[in-house]
Amino acid sequence: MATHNISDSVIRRLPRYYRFLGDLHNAGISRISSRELSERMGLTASQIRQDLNCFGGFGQQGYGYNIDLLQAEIGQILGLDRPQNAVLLGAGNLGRALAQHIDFSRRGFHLIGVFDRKEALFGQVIRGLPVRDVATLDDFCRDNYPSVAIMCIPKEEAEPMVDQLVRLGVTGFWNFSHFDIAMKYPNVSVENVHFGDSLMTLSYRLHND
Amino acid sequence: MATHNISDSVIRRLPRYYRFLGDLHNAGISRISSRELSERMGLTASQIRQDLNCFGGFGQQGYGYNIDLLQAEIGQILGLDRPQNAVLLGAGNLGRALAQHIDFSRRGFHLIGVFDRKEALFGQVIRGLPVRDVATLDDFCRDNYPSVAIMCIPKEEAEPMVDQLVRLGVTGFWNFSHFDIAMKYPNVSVENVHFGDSLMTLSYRLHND
DNA sequence: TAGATTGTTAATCGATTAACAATC
DNA sequence: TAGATTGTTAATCGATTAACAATC
Repeated sequence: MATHNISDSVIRRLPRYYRFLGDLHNAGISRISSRELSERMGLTASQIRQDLNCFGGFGQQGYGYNIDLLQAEIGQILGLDRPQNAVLLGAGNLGRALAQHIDFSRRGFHLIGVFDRKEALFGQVIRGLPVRDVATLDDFCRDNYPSVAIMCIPKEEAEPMVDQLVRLGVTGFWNFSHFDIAMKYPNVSVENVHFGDSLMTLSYRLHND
Repeated sequence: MATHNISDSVIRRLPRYYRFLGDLHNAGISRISSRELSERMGLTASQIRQDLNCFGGFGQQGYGYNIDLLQAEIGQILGLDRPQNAVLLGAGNLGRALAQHIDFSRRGFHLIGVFDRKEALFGQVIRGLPVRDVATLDDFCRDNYPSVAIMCIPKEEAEPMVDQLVRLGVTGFWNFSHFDIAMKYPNVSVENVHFGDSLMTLSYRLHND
């Protein structure tokens, strides 16, 4: 599937295009020009055309873009049509909230297992999945081969856990812990979500904008 | 406080410097060169020196940087020493998890109120704060003038809520909703956290890296 | 002093914007 | 066909990296 080298900036804009196109679809609109889309999204029309043309010519001169077709294309580019199995490590406040709050299937994932090390949580059901003893992770992975792990455990516990998961074939991490996975495993895909960092950048802007 | 125009790329790296310096401090290390820090963080030494020199010369030739002093400087640059009052809108799974999970005081904020519109939640206590009826938001803000709002409510409910908060003097939003605040209010500070977008970029990379 | 490492200027690289010929 | 709008090349802008003189 790998189109040549698409820059991270472009990739990070794709989900936003996908969302806006979904909204336009819901509003009953069927076609749009790069200029109009740019006004709605606060980008330049040029950038939109450049971005899309990294992947192919989805528009038509004199007409613009067909919204449904373009959204479907972007969905495919993002791989939303080929969902990957994911396990959640850590069923604390954050892990539970993510499991309950995120529509994984619409984002290209299938959540198949939830693990924690606290005995008190074992068997508790979250979004239809029982919390399992992390001691049973090996067996579970050998039977179900998840390719992705969602890390909602403290930094100190993360490193051995990541080692184990990589050994078990996990190639992607959605990382909410502060352990720097990408630094240790440059070949796995890592998407970090660091709430603290995000809040601090807001703090900076509040004081300086 | 406003130093000239610092690029967003630089600002987004500051919290990570702050974290790494904290770790080094905890490891009992007291000084570091840009080269060694660059190796630990996976950056170039040049970039680190450029970044820091946006704000001042914190190092010493032939010696490097004093870790504690540098961390304190970055903390001040981020405004962590001048905490802002924040209210949380939406006490669902996500809102509750954030209230319980985030150490606001160490990130430059003070959480002073939690609001929801569901009667069943009123009075429930989260991290020492009672969930309040969103109908009482006006009065609460007039008495406590929060400057920041954390938006954990659905997109459809967000727009009127944001209007109200801006009217009440809120100038910063930590936005977990899909309503595009920055588009409507270009003059407020907005930090978006879009889990869905984040997950989809991970999906892309899993299929293409 | 000699060695190390910064602060800073200059060079490079990449991303965004502008322009326009191709074409629906 | 004429008008609109794309796809794409060229120009600009900004961010990263390299180099080195200043200096601790």
